[in-house]
Amino acid sequence: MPPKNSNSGMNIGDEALLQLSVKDLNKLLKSLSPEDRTKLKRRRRVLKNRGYAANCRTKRMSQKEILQMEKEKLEKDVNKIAHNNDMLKLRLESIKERFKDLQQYSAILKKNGKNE
Amino acid sequence: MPPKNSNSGMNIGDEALLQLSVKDLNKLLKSLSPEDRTKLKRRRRVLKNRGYAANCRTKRMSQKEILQMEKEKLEKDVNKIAHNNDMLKLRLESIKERFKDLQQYSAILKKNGKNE
DNA sequence: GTGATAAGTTAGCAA
DNA sequence: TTGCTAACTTATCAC
Repeated sequence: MPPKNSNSGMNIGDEALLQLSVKDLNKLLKSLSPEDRTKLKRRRRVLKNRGYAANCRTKRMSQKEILQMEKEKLEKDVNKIAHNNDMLKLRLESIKERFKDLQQYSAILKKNGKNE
Repeated sequence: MPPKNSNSGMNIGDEALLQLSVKDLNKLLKSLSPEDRTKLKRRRRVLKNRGYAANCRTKRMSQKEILQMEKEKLEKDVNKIAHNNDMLKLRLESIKERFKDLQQYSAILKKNGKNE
């Protein structure tokens, strides 16, 4: 079993590799063989991509939730306004009724007034 | 370049492999070495999964579109009902006004009636 | 070269 | 076993 590689910077953990600043990364890369350099950069890119993908999923889910919430709010609004509408209709009918009665009443008053 | 494998059924196209009935698939599998058998089954599973994944994405997109359309419809409804509401309010105010006038008018009639 | 996203692969759940 | 979906990988695009 031959020594696989120099292992100077290849045994770094995912988390650490991910958090590494560009500056520190370059420092690390310089100490590696060209092959390991490529390998390490590739690994970092994959890790980054994993994060992006997770981010993308989260975003998709929250957007969907927002849509659902907006929809629910609108449904509530519709109900509220429709109810308001019904109330107005009732009041309108009621006052129409009273108006009609008052019309009849004043017609009688007017007629009586002529008999004087 | 040695002959890679018996190639009796391994050179089947993706589409064909995917469409194969279970019966025909089994028939085909029987003519293969255990190794190729496993390989072919695996390939079919992967192809199937590819389809499932596409299906899943399509479904997700259409669900989102449905949500958006429902939301738009609700927005239109809210506008329509709110407008209706405004109309009712105007009519209510108008009739209230007329009612008040009629009240005053009949009050005068009544008063005049007493002077007879 | 970094972040986002569509498409493909893998793992694992459920019927 | 089949279909679905979350997570991961890869390819590709925009900045």
